[in-house]
Amino acid sequence: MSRVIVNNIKDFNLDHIFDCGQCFRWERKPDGSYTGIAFGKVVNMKLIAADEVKMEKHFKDSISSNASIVLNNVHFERSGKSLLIDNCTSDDFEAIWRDYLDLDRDYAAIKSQLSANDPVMAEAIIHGQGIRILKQDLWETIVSFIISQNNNIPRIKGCIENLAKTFGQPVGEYEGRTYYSIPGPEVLASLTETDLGPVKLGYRSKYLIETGKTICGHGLPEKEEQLASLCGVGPKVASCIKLFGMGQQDSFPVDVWVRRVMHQLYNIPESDIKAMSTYARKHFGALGGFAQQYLFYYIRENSK
DNA sequence: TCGCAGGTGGTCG
DNA sequence: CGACCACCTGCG
Repeated sequence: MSRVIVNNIKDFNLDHIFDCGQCFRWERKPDGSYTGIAFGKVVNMKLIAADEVKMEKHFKDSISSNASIVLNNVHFERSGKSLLIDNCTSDDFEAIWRDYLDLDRDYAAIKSQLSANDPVMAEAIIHGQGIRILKQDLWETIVSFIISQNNNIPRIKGCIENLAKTFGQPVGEYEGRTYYSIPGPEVLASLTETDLGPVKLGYRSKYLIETGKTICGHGLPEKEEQLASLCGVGPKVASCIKLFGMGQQDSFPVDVWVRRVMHQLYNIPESDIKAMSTYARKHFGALGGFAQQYLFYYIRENSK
């Protein structure tokens, strides 16, 4: 089983990344690592201090063997950490995970820009300093966020796993568990609401079937209008799809949590979604999506 | 029992 | 247009 070690990792925290509401298929392990699936690959990720890599003998051994690869062979820095990706080849890392984890983006610069002249945002950023916006598969993002509407996170996760297990394909195993892909649009288009009953999507079943059919006919959405025309995709879900699945990092999804936090921190009336979008466009601009994630994580953290 | 959870589509005025 | 309101499901 191969493994990749990526050195000099900064502005990166697995809890922040996987618990800021952008993805639903990663599970936290007791050791603080996360196992999950994306783009048809199952991996486990663990972040460790750089000097731990040096000190742990078995890592030394595995690094010197062919089973493991050290990338970005930068000198170990005290400031940076190392990311261990287990069940991953160097080819997979370059083809999938580097981009997925947004590793080539300078988050320090984003944070300092957002913090300037905004002490409230600076405070929020301290709490979610290791957030990264994952670049997820578009189709999966569409399915996930249609399911997410008027729903809670544990149940969203359950629905997605049910859907994958019932109608997806087995794509890999890790520690004895089989992982399944999200069924494609052609699969959903072929199903009836009765077929989807066991998945427990409720009234969202119809949305997924309709969206599957639309995408089979017109292909994946490339523009705002195509996205908005999908069944079950309103303004909020569309913003999430743009941000997490289409690389539009200026997108600023306003959900109940963002409404709460924008009211608390910027004193905007809690019902005025339009005012919040306008505020975000004006003050966060191209960094709207990052700002949204820091605010979201902050308010969620505060209300626990 | 009932409200709520990362909203949306449909139906009014 | 903008303001309601029903809606699957599971949990406290």
